[in-house]
Amino acid sequence: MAAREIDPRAPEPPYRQIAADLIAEIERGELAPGKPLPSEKELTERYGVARNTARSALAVLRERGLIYTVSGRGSYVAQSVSEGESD
Amino acid sequence: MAAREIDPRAPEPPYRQIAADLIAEIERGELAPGKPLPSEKELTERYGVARNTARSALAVLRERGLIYTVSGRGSYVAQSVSEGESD
DNA sequence: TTATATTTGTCCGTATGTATG
DNA sequence: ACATACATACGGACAAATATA
Repeated sequence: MAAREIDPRAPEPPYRQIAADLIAEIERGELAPGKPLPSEKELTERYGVARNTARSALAVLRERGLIYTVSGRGSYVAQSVSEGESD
Repeated sequence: MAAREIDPRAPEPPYRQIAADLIAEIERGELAPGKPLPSEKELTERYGVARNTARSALAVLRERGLIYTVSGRGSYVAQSVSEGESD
């Protein structure tokens, strides 16, 4: 289990760091529209955080319309919204 | 079956109380090596907890090598390899 | 083979309590 | 008080594996 670079002491809270990381993956096309994101459980393992923290990160993407979540199924990359969703 | 004594407000969380109870059963020989443990459904009824809580208890035993689980079948007492540590 | 029931596996939604800065 | 994070718990839903009819 290779944990990603998350610094709990950085000014940016972990859930935002994770969100930024996932957004970068989407923008690089590593996560294409319609494709599933890692499950909450996988995110907790990948980043070494609690489930609530992983969920908070997903909430950021959801609020930006970058992903949608299906109960019991997972989260998926939204069908190409508009380009230029920089921070 | 009669529900076991689980106190949701004790310092020890329910899943650990259940794990301790099952471990005691194994150590008393009431659950012999190779014998099936109660199903998750039965554990929820016996202890009055949610399925996830019963699963968390089983996970404790699995991590200690006391049991093994077969998908679609159930969990079984491991063939005594080494004695588990006391808590 | 097909169908059904049981059991475990994997998800997400939500809530509470504790702790820290 | 508030935001953040972790641990724990309950619930619902569906998939996958297994066993049996």
